[in-house]
Order: sequence, then C-alpha cells, then structure tokens
Amino acid sequence: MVQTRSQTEKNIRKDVINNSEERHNRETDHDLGGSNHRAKRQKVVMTETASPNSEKQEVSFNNKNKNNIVHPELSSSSSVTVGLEARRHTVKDTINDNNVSTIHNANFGSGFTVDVSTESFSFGVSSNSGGGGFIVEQDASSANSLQTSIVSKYFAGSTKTVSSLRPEQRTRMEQSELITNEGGISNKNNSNNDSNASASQNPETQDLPPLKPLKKFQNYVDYDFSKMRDSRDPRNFLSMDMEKNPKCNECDKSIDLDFKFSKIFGVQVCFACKNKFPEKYSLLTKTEVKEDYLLTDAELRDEELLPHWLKPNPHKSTWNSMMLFLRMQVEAFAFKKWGGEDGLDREYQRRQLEKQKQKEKKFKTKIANLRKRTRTDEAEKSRQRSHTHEFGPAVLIPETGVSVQTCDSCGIKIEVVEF
Amino acid sequence: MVQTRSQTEKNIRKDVINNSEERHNRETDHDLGGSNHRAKRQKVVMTETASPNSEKQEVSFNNKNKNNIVHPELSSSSSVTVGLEARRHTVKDTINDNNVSTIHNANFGSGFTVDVSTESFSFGVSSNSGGGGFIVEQDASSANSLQTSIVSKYFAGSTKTVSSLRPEQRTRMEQSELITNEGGISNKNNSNNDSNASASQNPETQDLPPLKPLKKFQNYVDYDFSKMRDSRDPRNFLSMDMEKNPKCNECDKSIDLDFKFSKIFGVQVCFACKNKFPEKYSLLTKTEVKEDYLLTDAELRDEELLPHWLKPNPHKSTWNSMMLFLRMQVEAFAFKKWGGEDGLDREYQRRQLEKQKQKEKKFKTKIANLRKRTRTDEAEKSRQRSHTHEFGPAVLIPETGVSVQTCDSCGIKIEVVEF
DNA sequence: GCTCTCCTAGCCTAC
DNA sequence: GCTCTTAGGAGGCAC
Ligand SMILES: [Zn+2]
Ligand SMILES: [Zn+2]
Repeated sequence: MVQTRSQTEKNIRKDVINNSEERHNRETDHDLGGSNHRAKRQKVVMTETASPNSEKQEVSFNNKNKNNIVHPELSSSSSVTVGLEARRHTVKDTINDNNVSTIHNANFGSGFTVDVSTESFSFGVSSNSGGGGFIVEQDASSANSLQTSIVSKYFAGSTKTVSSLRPEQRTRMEQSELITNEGGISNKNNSNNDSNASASQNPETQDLPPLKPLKKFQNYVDYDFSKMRDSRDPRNFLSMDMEKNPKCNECDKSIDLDFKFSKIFGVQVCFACKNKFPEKYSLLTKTEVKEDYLLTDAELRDEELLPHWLKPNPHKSTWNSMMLFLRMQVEAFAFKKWGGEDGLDREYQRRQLEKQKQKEKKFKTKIANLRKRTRTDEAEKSRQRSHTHEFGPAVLIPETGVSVQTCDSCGIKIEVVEF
Repeated sequence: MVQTRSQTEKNIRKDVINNSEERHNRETDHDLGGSNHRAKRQKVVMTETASPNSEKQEVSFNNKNKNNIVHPELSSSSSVTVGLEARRHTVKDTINDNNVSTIHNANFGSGFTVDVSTESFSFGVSSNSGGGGFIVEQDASSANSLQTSIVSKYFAGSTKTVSSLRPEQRTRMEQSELITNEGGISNKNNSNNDSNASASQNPETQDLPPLKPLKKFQNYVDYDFSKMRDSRDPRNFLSMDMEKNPKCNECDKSIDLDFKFSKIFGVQVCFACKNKFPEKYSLLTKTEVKEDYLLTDAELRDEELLPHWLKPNPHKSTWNSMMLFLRMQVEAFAFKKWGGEDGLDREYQRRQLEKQKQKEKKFKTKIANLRKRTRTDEAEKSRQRSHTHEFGPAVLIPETGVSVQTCDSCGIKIEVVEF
C-alpha cells in the first residue's frame, strides 16, 4: 500500500483538547509568532509535567502495526467506519510527550462551568470523580438521532449540493437560531463557547466564585418555560442505582463520562475510552479538518451538521476562537461526502496531483523563459552540483499504482517507498 | 501621471447595448467559442449595415486629444467627476465601425416593450420619434436622490464595510424585494430583465402582437392600488407643452430620452447625448466593471447600489444573463470606494505590482533552485532527466538526527521520513 | 499544527 | 471582450 502525505505531516492529536486549553490558560500572549509553535509547546509540556493535575499517558503506535492498514471493505460503507487509515491516523513511533495529556484535566480543577447552551439554569460543577451533581444534558439516543437526521438532510438530494452551500442555504444557516437538542432556551449567542468562560475554568482557581450569573446570561431571551426541566429532577443527577446512569458507549461500563463531549458533540464516552480511541475521539481544529477531510467553511460553519467546541485562540486569546471538531463526526460526514474513505483518498490525491500539475506548468513556462537567458558561468555551474531536492507532495500515478514525488527545483521524480 | 493598462486594452464601448442586443437577436447559437468574438462581431456589423433602422455614427477620439488628459483636480472629489481618465476612457484613434450603433435602434423597430418593473400596466410602444404615448416612469430628481441615498448608505460607516458585503447584507439583499422608485408594484421576479422579452423586441417582427399580458405578468402580486398611477393621466404622456416634458440632463433640450436608461438607471438622457458622452453613458459588463473599477461581486449584485440591465448572454442565450452597468454610476461608486480617481488608479497599480511581485517571487525561487542543479556534460544531463533513483539503506546522521538515503547512481540524498 | 476575509485563477456551468 | 462557483494563497486578526 502506498503511503502518501502525513507520515510526517499528520498525527493523531488525541491531546489537542487539553493542549490548547492548557496553553490558553497558562501562557502569556507575547511571543506567539507562528514559527514558535514547537518551542511553545515544549514549554507547555514542562509546565504540565509539574502540574499536579496532569494525568499523563504514553501512547505508542507503530507504523508496522496492523492497526494502520486500511480496510477497504469498510471504506464504501456510509456508516461511521473508523478504520485506521494510514494518511490520517499514522502516528510517529512515539508520540511526543508534549502532546500527551487528557481531557480529564479540564474537569479536574475546581472551576465551575455554566452551561449556556442547554435549558437549565443549574450550575454544573465538575469534580475530580466526575460524579455528584452535574447535569446530564442529553442522552445518547437523542444525540445520535440528531446527527443521523442531519446527515441525511444533507445527502437526501443530489450530491452536488453537498460540496458547497448555495446562498440560500447560507442564509438559512445564518438565520436559523440554534435550537438545543431537547428544545428549551434558544440563545442567539450560544455556541459551545469557552472563550469567555475560560477564566473560571482555570485549574489554578481553587475557590468557587459566588453563584451569580455570568455576563453571558444577560443575553438570554426566549425562555420556554414549558420546556424547561427542573434541575432538581433526580433524573438529571447520577443515580445511586448504577443501572440507571448513562454509560460509556464504548465500554458500556464506566459512568465517568466526558461532560463536554456529551454536551457539545452528543457523544457518551468515558475518559478512559476517549483516550483509548483517538481515531474516533480526538479533536481537530477547523484548519485540520479542512485540510485532512476536505470539508469547506460552509460545512464547518453549520453547527447542526457538525458541532464544534469553541476554545480561545491559542495564538492570541482575543483572536477568533479555535473550533474543535470530533474526529468520528467529521470522518462520518467526510466519508459520506466523498464516497467513503476511498473516495476521500481519491479526491485528496486528485488535488495533490492538480497542485503539482499547476506547479509544473508554471515551472515549465519559467524554464522556457530562462532558456532565452545567457549561459551561467562556471561558478554557478559548480554551485548547481550540490542540490538538495525539495520534493513536493506524493502523488499517486493511477497507471502504475505507485506514488511519486517531484522535486520543485530540478523536477526529478522519485517513487515513494513503501514502509 | 502614469498611464497603465488599456490604451490598447480598454475602449469605450458605447455600442455595447445594441451590439449585444443585436447579436442576441440575430445570431444563431452555434460557433460561440470564446475566441471567435471578434469574427462574430464583424458579422453583426455587416448585418447592421444592411439594416434600414441602423443609425450609424462615426466617432473619433484621438489619444493625443486634450480630452484624454487626466484632471487631477477632479479626482479627489467624491461627486460624479467624469474626467476622461486615460486608462478607462482612452479610445482607439478611430472606433471600429463594428462598434458603432446606437440604442436608438433598440426602440426603432416596432417591437413593443412592456415595463415589468414599474407600476403601470400601460404598454409603452416606442416609436421612431420617441414621442406619442410612452410613459415616463420616473423623473430625474427622484432617480438622482435614490442614487445619492444609496451611496451614502454604503459610505456612512467605516470604509471597511464597503469593499465586501457581510453575510447579513447578502441575506438582506437576497430577501429584499425590489421596490420601484415611486413605490407601487413590487415583483419578486423583477430585475430589469430582457431575457424573456427579447423576442418581442426583435426588429424583424413587424406586426404588433395582441395586447395580452406577457407570461411574466402572471407573477405579479402585491398591487398597491393606492400607489398606482392612472396611465391615462396626462402627466404620464409627453405633453404638447414642451416645457412640461422631461428633458435630457445633458443638453436640457431634447425630449427624445432613452426609455431604458431612465427606467433602469434612473438617468434622463437623450439618445444623441448618450452617444456623445460615452465616458458617462457607455455600458460595461460585470466582468469589465470588476476588472476596470475593482468592484466586487457583492457590490455588483446589489441592485440598489448599482442598478444593472440584464441582457441575454451573448454567448448563449440560455446562460447566465449579461449584466450591464452604467459607466457614470460605476465610476461614481468606484471613486467613492477607492478615494477618487487617483485612489482607484493607485489601487490598480498596487495590484498590478503585487501580481508582478508574486510572479517574480515564484520565479526567483525556481531560479534559485535551478542554479543548484547539476549541469555537467550533455550525456549526463540527458541521463539525469530520465533517472530513477536507486536509494541505498537509510543512514542516520548523528549530527542532525535525521536518516538519509543516497542514490547509488547520482548520489543525491534524501531525508528519510520518519514513520 | 488558529481563523477570517479577501483576492486570484481556473475551470465548468449555465439550457 | 459572459457569469458563477470554488479552491487556494496571503494577510491580518471580533482587543
Ligand atoms: Zn468507556
Ligand atoms: Zn441631450
């Protein structure tokens, strides 16, 4: 099997949640140039190492592991097939420590969080154990049906409407107020937004703030009392009868479910399983989703189609918030959109090829122009001898079935070696 | 002042109206490849020459004519300064005969036209003299105030909102029903559209069709009778008292006003003056406007901001309609947007420069890479062109920490990608 | 591995 | 000198 981009490009970033959150909470705003990312993350990790709350975990995937082999029989399925496709799921032999931490941290601190997107005024205070008084916003079945209906909505007609939204659709999207899953409050400013609440989630804060509404609540309108739940309703709390508590969809045992994942993505999963299956539960930034799954802005803007978690921009908190998407949801939609995993890969290859063709086309015209120029002198000739190739992306040649990389400067092609 | 594009690129196409209309009416649909335009237009002219209705006129501008000199003192003004700026207004020494004909032709034939955008049901039948029973849709003052208020609307806030419409604006635009200047009927399908009415305007048709509503009328809704004018109202006809008739804004004498220009652009101008001042009254396609005046799709989509005349696509009548804009209106807005004529020219220059810089940047990197290229004897060169590298085993370079493979034949090294 | 917006280019589409 | 849509790149960035 040919491996294309990403053996170096893409890794599963099962850590991205906390990573960005930690960064946001602990880092100062200076020195955030784009090229400093690696250094920055190093710094963060060191901080994390000292953190009493950090729960580190060494994850090691090996490329030769059978897990990384694509299962073509799964690819054409339109259900959420989560094969460990090489391109998107290949991980370096050892994930850098920098990148390892878990969502657990986010709920460890005594920060109190206010749910501004659901119908209850009760304040959920997450605790270390994950039990005791936090509210289960929605159950798995309703969340799943939501997701399903939306996907079918988008794919009911011709596939043409999928790849791009028409203006009317955009209009509809922008106008539609976000209705929560179970009805109730609809809030124009709602958007799973942590941007303004991050301070209260800071693990450093050890005292509970007084129970007064956040500023955000001043935006509240349209309370539908008929649909509001009494937060004292015992159903909203974990029951002493373990059978009655919602359980992790993966292990069907743990009730230590990730609060945020349930609320934002409508997915019931425990912290352990979430970390165990990054190919399903890792989070991707919008930019990553666009690059890896070839989704568009319009699609990612549609919260009903693909929910996202807004987090403060790690580069600068005042900038546009970072949008985090759940891999399994993104993947399900992308496979639908592109015709399974194979279709997605084909399209990716097509674009890489297109890109390379464009490059070469321009290159050829440049060369043609260059031919008219004067001959280079001997010094230049010798300089030309030492040449480090700068290979472009690997492009699959359908005829031969092998991928090829082309050097941008001299144009030589090398076959991409299978590993 | 620097003169940029267009002494050869751009001409005033004072003829575009009839040209496209004639083309649409007379030409068959085959053989409409993009490169055939010139030939096509030649063909049209020959037909026009034989037309008994065509009123030809030789227009000759000379490039060295003082008219073509830019008047900087006019440029900073935000009013409709119509200096003959070189770039946009330069005309070839002699306008090609092909391009000369007048809007008069459109109204000469016995085609009857139905005004679908104004409040009257009366059918205006244009005659050669331009008099007798056609309806004056609006007067100059109201049209001008419309234009003025819209421009100020767009420039009231920061200039940032000008260059691009926000989604809400787009939404608003798409939803807003087109209200005619004087109120009355609002018709969702209205848009100064000739696409479906062109057949009835065909000069070849010599018999008046029976007076029944066009299909278009079946879309009519929302009649506001309180605002409808009685078409028998003598004010709606040309008066015997010449003083009472609306007059050309240019010469202030002729009442032989261009019906279409009044209705669509809200501009009162006689046919003679229209042809006399192409720098004000010539029409531009949307593409031209974008290129020459640096306006955006969003701006040109806004009919309230810049009205446009929809004509059948000259390439193929079933394709998207051609949008024709009035130069003086486009220019007024563009000057507002870019800060006068100078500002527009600056921006144009800036973009040209940017384009060139980008080109050169890419070129330089290519060249830089090319310089490093091995260039020995011709035999080796040809060998290198078709050369499949045979890489040896990966070797770790301790200094850099990366593994490297070396080609046995040419010796190039590639960094081994980590998996 | 941040997101938005604008601009550009290229192609196809439009019945 | 037809128009629309889209993908992709480059900057600056709801303070
Ligand atoms: Zn579990
Ligand atoms: Zn006149």
